[in-house]
Amino acid sequence: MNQQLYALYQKMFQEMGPQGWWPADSKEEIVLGAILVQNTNWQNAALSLKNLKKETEFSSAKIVALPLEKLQEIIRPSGFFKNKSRGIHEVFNWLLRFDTDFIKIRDYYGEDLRNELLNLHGIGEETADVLMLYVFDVPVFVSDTYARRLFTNLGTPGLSNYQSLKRLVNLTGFTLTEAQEFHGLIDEFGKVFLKGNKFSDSFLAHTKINLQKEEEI
DNA sequence: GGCCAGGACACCA
DNA sequence: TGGTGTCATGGC
Repeated sequence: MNQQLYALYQKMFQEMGPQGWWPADSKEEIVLGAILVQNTNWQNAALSLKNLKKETEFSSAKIVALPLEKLQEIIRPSGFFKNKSRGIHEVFNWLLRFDTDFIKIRDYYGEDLRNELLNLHGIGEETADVLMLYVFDVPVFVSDTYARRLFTNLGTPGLSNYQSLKRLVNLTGFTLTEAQEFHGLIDEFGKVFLKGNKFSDSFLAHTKINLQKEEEI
C-alpha cells in the first residue's frame, strides 16, 4: 500500500466527507450515466437519463429495442448523441448476453474484464475504469482530468494523458468503498479548487506528493 | 458569443 | 505510442 496515497485520501475524506458517488438507483443507470456524461456536465447527462427512464425504466431489453433514431432523440440533451447512442446499444447488447448479471460477467472475464470493456464502442479508458469501480465493484483508480490536475498540483510531473497517471497509482489496501469515495472526492475537489487556479486556496495547498519519485525508490 | 463540462475515436506520422 | 481534428448540447 502507498502510504502517501492513503494519507491523501484520508485527509480529503476528513475535510469533505462522504461523496456518495456514483449517484444512481441501479447498475444499469450507472452504465448509462457513465456514457452520457462523457465530455459534458452531469446536468446535461441527467436530462438524458430522465428521458431514458421515462421511456425504458432502464430495462436492458427496452433500451436495446429502441430504434437508433429514437434513442438519439432521447439522449440529445447530453450531446454527441450519435456516438453515445451507438455505444449504449453496443454495451447493452453485450450485457444482455449475460442476462445483465454483472456478477456473472465479472466472474466470466476475471482479469480480462477491463480489456473486454475497452473493446466496446464508446467505452474508453476512463469509462472502463468507472464501470470497473462502480458497476463491477473492483477497487481501481480513475485517472481522469481532475485526478491528473490534482496530482500535477501536488508535485507529480509529466501527467499528460490518462495512462501517465494510471500507471503510477495502484490502490492496494483501499477497500471498494474507499476507492469509490476517492474518485468522488477527487472530482468534487476539482470542481471547487481546480477551476481558476484556486488550488493554493485549498486545504491541500501545502501537501506534496511525487508519485514518480515514489516509484523509483 | 465564446468557453467549458465527470471522453472516445478515426486518422496520421 | 503519441498528437490532432471531430463529434454536439446546455449553462454561464
